Amino acid sequence: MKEKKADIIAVAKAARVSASTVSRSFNHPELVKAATRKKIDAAVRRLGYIRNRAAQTIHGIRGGTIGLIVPTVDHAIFAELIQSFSENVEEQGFTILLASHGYRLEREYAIARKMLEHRVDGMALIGLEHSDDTYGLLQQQNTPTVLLWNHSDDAPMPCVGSDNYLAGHLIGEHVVRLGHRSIAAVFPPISGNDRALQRLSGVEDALAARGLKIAESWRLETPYSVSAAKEKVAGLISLPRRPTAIICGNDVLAWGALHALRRAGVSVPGDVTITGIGDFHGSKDFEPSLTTVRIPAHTIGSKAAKLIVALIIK
Amino acid sequence: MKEKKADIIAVAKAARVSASTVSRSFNHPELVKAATRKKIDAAVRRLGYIRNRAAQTIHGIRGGTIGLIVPTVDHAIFAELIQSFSENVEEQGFTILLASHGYRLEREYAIARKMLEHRVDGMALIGLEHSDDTYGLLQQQNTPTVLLWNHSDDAPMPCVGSDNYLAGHLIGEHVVRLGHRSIAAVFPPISGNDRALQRLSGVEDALAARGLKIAESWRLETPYSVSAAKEKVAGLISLPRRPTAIICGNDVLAWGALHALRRAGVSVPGDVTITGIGDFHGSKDFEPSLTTVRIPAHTIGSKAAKLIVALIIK
DNA sequence: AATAGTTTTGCAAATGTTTTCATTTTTGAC
DNA sequence: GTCAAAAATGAAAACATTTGCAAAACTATT
Repeated sequence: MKEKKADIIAVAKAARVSASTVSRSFNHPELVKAATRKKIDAAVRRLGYIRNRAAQTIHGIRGGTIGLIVPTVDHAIFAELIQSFSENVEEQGFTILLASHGYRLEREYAIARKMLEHRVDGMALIGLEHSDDTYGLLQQQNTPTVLLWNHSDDAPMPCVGSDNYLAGHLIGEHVVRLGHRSIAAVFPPISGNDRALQRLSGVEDALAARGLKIAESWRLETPYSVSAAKEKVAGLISLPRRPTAIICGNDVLAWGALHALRRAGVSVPGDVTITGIGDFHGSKDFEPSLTTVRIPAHTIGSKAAKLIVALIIK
Repeated sequence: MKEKKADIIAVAKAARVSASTVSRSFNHPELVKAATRKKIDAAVRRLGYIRNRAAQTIHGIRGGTIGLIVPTVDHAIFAELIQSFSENVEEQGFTILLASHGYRLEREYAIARKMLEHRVDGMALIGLEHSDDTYGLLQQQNTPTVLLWNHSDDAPMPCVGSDNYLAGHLIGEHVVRLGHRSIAAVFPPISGNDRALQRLSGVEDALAARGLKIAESWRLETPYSVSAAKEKVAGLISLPRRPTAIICGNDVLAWGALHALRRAGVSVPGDVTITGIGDFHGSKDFEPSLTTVRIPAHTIGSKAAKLIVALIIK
C-alpha cells in the first residue's frame, strides 16, 4: 500500500540509465538509442510509472489544458457547444478544465483565477459580457483567450459565435412578415446573459421598424426550462386577449410554449405561431413544427477550438 | 511583453520578506503577523502574482482536480449529471478535468492515463463497463475512483447510480399490466453501453415473466437522437401490423417516437402507448404525456461528488 | 590502430513552491 | 529592565522534472 509511486529516478535505476535519459526518451525520443529506449519502456511498464505533468509544467512547458467556463452545463444550448469544443480540443492533445458559474459573474472571476493557478494554456468563456476584473486578469496574465457563442466586431478579445442580435432581428422580421400584429415574447432573465439581451433587442428593433411593440403584459420572463415556459405561456393564453404569435428566446422555451398550446387545444401554427432560436437537437423534428433560427453550436465549438489552439501554439 | 510572470520570490522581494513567509501567508495565514500579511497582499496585487499550483503539486499537495470521463457531453442524459457533479465538487474546492470518449473504451483508457499524468486527485467514470486496462491502471495507481450512473452491488469500485435493470423491469411490467401484448422496443446500440443493455434485459425479463417476447422486427436500434428515433418509429408504424406499445430505451428516443406518432396522426396513448426512461428535463411537460421512469441524475451527481471528495480527503 | 566526427549519455543546475528547523523578534510577567 | 516563553521569520533542503554542457562511446576513415 505504502509503496510510493514510481518517479523518474526509480525508472532510471530500474533501466540502469540516468534520469536525464529517461526524460529524453519521453520528450525527444529521437535523441536516445533504440535499445536504451526499449530498456526504459520495459522499466516504465514494470513499475507502472506515469509522468508527472506538474513537474514539467514548472519548466514552462505547456501543460496541455484549456480552461472552459460556462454558465451551466445543463442546457441543451451549452451541452452541444461543450461537446464540440472539447472534442476538437482533445484531438489536438489538450484536455479541458471545466467549471460553471451559474450566471454569476463574480464566480466566473474566481474560477478564472483558479484556472490560472493551474496554469492552463488558454481560456474559453461564454459570451462577451464579463466583469472588468475578469478581462483585466486575463489580459494582464496574457493568457490566450477566446470568447464563445457571441460574435461582435468590437469585442475586446477574439470571439467566435453568432450574431445574436441578428438572430433576434431575423425572427422578428419573419413574424412581422407573416402578418402578425399581436406579438408576445418569452425570454430568460437578461442579467449576466448578453445573448438573451441581444436577441431581445433584435426582435424589438425588427418590430419597431414596422411600428410594432410588445405589450408590457405580453413580455414574459422565465428561467430556462420547459416547465417554466409552459406554465407562463399557459397563463398567457388563458387571458381574454391572446397574441397570434409568441417569440421565444430560445428553443427550449419554445418547446414549453408548444406543449402549453397543445394542452390548451390551441392549434399551431393555425391559431398561434411559435418561434424559437437555436435549432437544438430535436427542434427540427418537433410536431407541430417549430420555426427557429439555426445557431450552429457545433461549428462554433470546433472553430473556437481551432482558434484557441492556434493562439496557444503560435 | 517579456516581463516574465511574477513568482513567489518576486513577491517576497517586493514585500521585503522571505519567500517562506509569502508561502505561509497563503497556506497558513494564521502563522504570519497581520501587518506582514498586509504588505504581502499589497505586493501580490501590485505584481499580479498568481500562485503556481503545479509547483505545489510536486510537493504531494493535492492539486484540487477531479477527472471526469463521459461518453459524450451532448446528451440530455449526461448534461444534467455533469452539471450536478461539477457543481457539488466545485463547492468543495475542486475543479473538473473533463473529457469524452465517444463510447470508445480504448479512448477512455488513454484519457484516464493522461489525467493521471496531471495528477488528478480522483476520477469519475460513467457506467460499470470499462476495459481491464482502465480498471488495472486506476487500481494500480490507487487513485480514488467512483463509477457513476449505474449501481450494482458487485461493482469492482465504489459506484453511485441507479439500477438500470430495475428501471427496465419496471417499465416492462407497467406496460404488460396495462394489457399490452404487441410490444415494440427502440433502443440505442448496446456496445460500450452497459446502461442500455441492462435496461433492455430488464424489459425483456419483465415481458418473459408473462410469456411475452418482442418480435425481431419490432426491435429497433437507433442512435441516441430525436431524429433517428422519429424516423425509425415512423417506419415501424407504417407497417400493416402495429404494436400497441413502444418501449423506448430513454426519453430522447421516446420524444422522437411521440413526434412520429403525432405526425402520423396516431393518438397517444389512445392507439399506442409510449414509454421512456430517464425523466429528462422537459419530459414531464410533454404533451401528450409520456410515461417514464425517473433516473435522478441530479441526485446521482451530487451523491457521487460527495463520495469522491470523501474518498480523496479521507 | 589512430583520428576525427557523430551519436549517446550523464552531471549538475534550474524550475517555483513548501516545509523543517533554527534563529530572531515580540510579548508579558516580574 | 530582565528573562523566559511564545510568536514570527528566514535559510536551506526537498519535490519531480528538464536541459545545457561536457564527457563517453561508438563509427568511419585513413
